[in-house]
Amino acid sequence: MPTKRVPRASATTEVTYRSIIRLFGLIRHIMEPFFSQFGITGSQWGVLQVLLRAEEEGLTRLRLTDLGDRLLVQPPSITGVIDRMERLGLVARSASDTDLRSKVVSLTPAGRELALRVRKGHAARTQAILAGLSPKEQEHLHQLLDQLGSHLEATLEPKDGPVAPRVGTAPSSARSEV
Amino acid sequence: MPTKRVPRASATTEVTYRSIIRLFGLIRHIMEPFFSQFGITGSQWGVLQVLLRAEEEGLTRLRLTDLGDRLLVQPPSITGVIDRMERLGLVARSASDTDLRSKVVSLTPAGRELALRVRKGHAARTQAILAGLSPKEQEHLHQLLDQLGSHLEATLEPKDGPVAPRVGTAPSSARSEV
DNA sequence: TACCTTTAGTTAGCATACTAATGAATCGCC
DNA sequence: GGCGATTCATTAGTATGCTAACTAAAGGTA
Repeated sequence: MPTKRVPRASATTEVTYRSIIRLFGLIRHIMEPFFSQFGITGSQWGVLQVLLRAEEEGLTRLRLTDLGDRLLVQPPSITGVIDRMERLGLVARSASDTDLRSKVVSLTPAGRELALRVRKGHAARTQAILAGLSPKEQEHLHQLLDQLGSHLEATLEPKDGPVAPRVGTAPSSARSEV
Repeated sequence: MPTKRVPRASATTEVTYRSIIRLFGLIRHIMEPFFSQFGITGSQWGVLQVLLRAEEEGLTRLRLTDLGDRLLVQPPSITGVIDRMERLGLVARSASDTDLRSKVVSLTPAGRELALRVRKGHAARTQAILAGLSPKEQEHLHQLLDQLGSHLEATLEPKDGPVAPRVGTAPSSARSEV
């Protein structure tokens, strides 16, 4: 009889999975040295990037929790990163005026200036990284990755009821760093 | 006037790049809990996996440095991971009999047993993760990622001379964990 | 043989990441 | 209005990862 389709584990799946992991490792090895040129780490860039974008949307201050949500990172991690960035003079932590429990973070002038400077070089780096693919291939890759990402988010949050509303501005997305 | 094609930075590149970072974050969020079911971490799985594969190629012991090369991790990191795994009874560290400087690591029976057990569940997990794509799409994704990976490796190691030999068994690849 | 350079592994110190537990403050529902 | 449940941030403790510096052992060459 002809071999059935649907084998025990599809060798393709295994190698595809490994290629994802491998690619990420390579990207990190390229980006970390870039960030250290500016005296920051990938995580700190993540914070700068989120705060800069928030400002451009009219939000000059974000709660620590919101920052964590946007970076897909737990509260204790945010506390530490912000501690160090405050020490570096890149961000300022202040009390919320509506909720005594929470604190808000905002860019200092120095932080904003650095964020803009890093952003420029960052764009050039991502260009260089993706230069291995043609624009058309990049688009196709993006489509496949997004499809996979949506699948995984669905897997991760089979949250409340059959129909999950989910209105927040931050689509639980991205780990902006790197 | 009509907006020019070829904008300053190709929006596609930016979103594609972000989709890579995001996907990796999602995968980590899915895999880490899986490993902790077995009482290990992703890095420890990386070590088990490399040692298991080495055994299957006839190598029952690897030097710490070789382990680091295969995992794309620096020596001090390996020292720490192996310390903890030794304490867990998963691997054994012993002296090399050809070089007094180096030490070799091998799986203990318990480590081998665990590695095999994790490997099974791991395959199932990767299947579930990639189930968001059809086999054909997976293949296409794999092709694109490999192409990008080769591009990055070329970027990272413009090593010696115009023509770099590079014969080693481990193609500088993968960060086997996760 | 003697000395200088390179290699293997470890230690020290820093930056992240996580979970669990704490203390404050706010919400929500009776 | 009030009290239990939830939320926000932090602390404590563990696991990685890295760079820099150090020890010990090999190698290579004068």
